[in-house]
Amino acid sequence: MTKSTLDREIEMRLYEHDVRYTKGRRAVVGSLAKASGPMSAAELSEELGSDVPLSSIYRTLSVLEDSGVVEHHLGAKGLTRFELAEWLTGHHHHLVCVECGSVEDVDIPARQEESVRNLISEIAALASFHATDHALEIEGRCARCA
Amino acid sequence: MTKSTLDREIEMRLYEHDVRYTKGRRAVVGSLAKASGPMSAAELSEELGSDVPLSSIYRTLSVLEDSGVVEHHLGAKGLTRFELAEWLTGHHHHLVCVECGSVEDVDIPARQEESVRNLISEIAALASFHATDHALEIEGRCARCA
DNA sequence: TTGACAATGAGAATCGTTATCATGATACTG
DNA sequence: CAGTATCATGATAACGATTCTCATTGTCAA
Repeated sequence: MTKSTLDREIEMRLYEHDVRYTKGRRAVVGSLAKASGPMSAAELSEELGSDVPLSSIYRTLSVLEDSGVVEHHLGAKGLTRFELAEWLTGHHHHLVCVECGSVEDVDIPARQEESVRNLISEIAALASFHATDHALEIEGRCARCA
Repeated sequence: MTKSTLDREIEMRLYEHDVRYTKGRRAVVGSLAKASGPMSAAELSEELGSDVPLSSIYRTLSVLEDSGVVEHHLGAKGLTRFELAEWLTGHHHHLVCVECGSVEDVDIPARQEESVRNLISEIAALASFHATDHALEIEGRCARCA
């Protein structure tokens, strides 16, 4: 099985940060790459089974985040959900289901993203706030729970 | 000291929900009303001191939320932050400081809010998602931490 | 191989939050 | 206005997600 570009980019990034790309870390990255939205540590643990103990999952996620490979978001019920960083997957937003708590990535058209960006710089300027990023969470019911 | 409109609206709402508007609950509402952004239970506890024990703060917040008087958001470090519901304070968004973790409310011009709303209904339609609400969090550095 | 150091796994510790339960306050009822 | 049902409180225990600790294992470089 030939290594994906994604994998090679991550290898590179970790190498720069003097961090090894071990089996456990690859497993976690693999699960995150397959997912269609951010995953909690518990979800990762369920998927990885006994291959990677929970404590290692947490440590791995923290290491990967320090190296900029993953990012985290805070979801319902105090759960932290992780996903590959945007420089790997592209900028996107989230559809958060208030019913089942699932979170799905959603891309938004460049034109619209542009207008959000403009909006934000206007607001930030008004509040003398130095904006570096933004997150648009759309809450509602997903197709399943509709 | 004459009762504010806000207080009277809350009284009303709690009455409808068969919930008493006790001293402790008034204290919590008072702190939230003064704040310029959502507060965590710990922050409330610090402000209220020994007047309202932490466990009561949590219970109060939960009761107030059930009655629709407060809403909560999830912030950095797994902290839940509470603020008065939007029907009391108006719709607004948040400026989240990645440095100090503070969160400030920010209003956005009606025209812009309109465009965000439009954007969201477009996206939601595409994903067969039934959107009911949205949250735009602007991350960056606040004036203090700039 | 050996030494140095990164990474791991298992469990204990921590921290925010929630539940429990005995006690105190409030509001109906007669 | 005494009795009683119910709600609210405060102290503390319990809980669950996350982080820390530390002894052990794996990896790389000389």
